[in-house]
Amino acid sequence: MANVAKYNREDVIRKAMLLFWEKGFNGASTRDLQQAIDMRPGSIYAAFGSKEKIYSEALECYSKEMSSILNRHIAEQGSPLTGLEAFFRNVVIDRRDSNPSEVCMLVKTLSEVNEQHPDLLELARELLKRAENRFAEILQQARTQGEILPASDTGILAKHLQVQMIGLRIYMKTSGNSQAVSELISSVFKAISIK
Amino acid sequence: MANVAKYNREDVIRKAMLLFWEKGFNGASTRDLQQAIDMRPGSIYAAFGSKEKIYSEALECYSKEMSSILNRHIAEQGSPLTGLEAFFRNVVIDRRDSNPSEVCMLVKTLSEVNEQHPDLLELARELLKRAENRFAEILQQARTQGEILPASDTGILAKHLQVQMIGLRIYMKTSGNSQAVSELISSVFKAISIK
DNA sequence: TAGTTAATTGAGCGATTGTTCAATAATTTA
DNA sequence: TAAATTATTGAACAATCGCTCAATTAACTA
Repeated sequence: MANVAKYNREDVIRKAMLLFWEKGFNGASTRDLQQAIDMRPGSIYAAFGSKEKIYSEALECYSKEMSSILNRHIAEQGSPLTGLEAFFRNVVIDRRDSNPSEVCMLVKTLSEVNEQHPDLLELARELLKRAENRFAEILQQARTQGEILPASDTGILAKHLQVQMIGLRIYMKTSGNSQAVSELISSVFKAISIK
Repeated sequence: MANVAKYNREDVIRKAMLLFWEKGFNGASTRDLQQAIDMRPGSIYAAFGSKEKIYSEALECYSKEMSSILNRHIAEQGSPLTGLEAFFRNVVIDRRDSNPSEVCMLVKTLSEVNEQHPDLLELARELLKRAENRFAEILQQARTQGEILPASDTGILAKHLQVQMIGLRIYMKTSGNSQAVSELISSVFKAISIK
C-alpha cells in the first residue's frame, strides 16, 4: 500500500494554489486545473475528491507560504517590529508583480465564495484569524524588547495591522502608487513604535 | 421614437446591482439576472448589449448610492469629520446584514475580474479613485473648520481612510466582531482629529 | 514470471454558460 | 384603421462546466 503516485502532492497543490490565487475559485475551471497540474480528471478526483477540496488545500498552502515569508523577514531583520514592516513592504509592494494576484488569496476567497461552499468560507476565516494571532505574538515580542510602548494592547494592534495589510494590498492594486503606499506603511509603523 | 420600454431602466439596473454585488460577476448567471430583473434574454441584450455592460452600469449605480449615503451622513451630522465617521460606522457595521455583501462591490470587482474584462477593472479603479477624491474634499472642509490640524496632508489622509474603509469591511466579514471594529473606527478618527 | 492490486487515462455525461434570432406583440405613424 | 416600426419573447445554439467510470497501464506480491 505504498505511495506509488507519479505526482508529487506538494508540488501539485502549490501549482493549484498559484492558479486559484490568480483566477479565483469560479474563474479557474477544472480544465485550467488539469493543465496547471498536468493531471487527468480521473486522477485528480481520485486524489482530491472535488474542486472545493483542492481549493481548500491550496488555501492552506498559501497560508503556509505567507507565514514562512513573514518568519524569514523577522529572522533577517533580527527584530520583530522591523521584520514585520519589512514583511509588509515585501508583500504589498515588492512581490506585487511576481505574485499571481496583488490581492490576498484569503480575501479573494472571502469576497468571491458564498454559502454554497461554507467550508471554504470557514477555512479562509480561520486562516486569517491565525495570521492575526501571529501578528499579536510578534507584537508581544516587540513589547518585551521595548520596541513598542509597554501599555500597548497587542490584541488591538494586531487587528489594526490586519486591517492595514488587507486594505493596503487592495489599495496598491487600485492606485498602482507604490510611492504613496510605501509612505502609508511607514506611517503605520511609526504610529505604533516608540518615538 | 419615444421611450416605450415597459421596464424602468433605473429600477432594473439597481436590481442587477444588488444581484451582482451579492454573487459577483462570474457567480451571477444570466439566468439569475433574468429572474432578478424580470426580463427575457432578448430584451436584456437589446437594452444592454452584454453581461459586462450591465455589470458596468451596476457598478456606477453602486457608487452613486454609496456616495449619496455619505452625503446624507455629513448633512445629518452637520460636520465633515463626524459625518465621515458616522458613514464609516454605518457602512461597516450597521448595514452589514441588510447589504447583499459585507464587502465593497468595487473591491469585489477588483478582486474577481481579470484582464478578460479590462473595462470593468478600469471602471472599478476609477470609481475608487473618485471616492478617495471625495474623502480628500471632505477632509479639506474639516481642516477649514478646524476639525483637523492645519498642517494635515488631506491627500495622504484620504488614502489612509480609503485603506481603512476597505480593510475594515473585510475584517468585519472575517471576524464578525462589531465591538472591536467599532473601537478600530474610533481610533482611526481620534488619530486624525484635533485632540 | 504470473497474478493481483493500485494508479492513470480520456471519452463523454448531464447540466449550465452567455448569447442569438425568428416569431410575436405592442406601439407609433400615416 | 392600416401599415410601419419598435419591443419583447423564449426556444435553442455552441461552448464550457464539474465530474464519472470503463478501460488501460503500471507497480507490487507471491
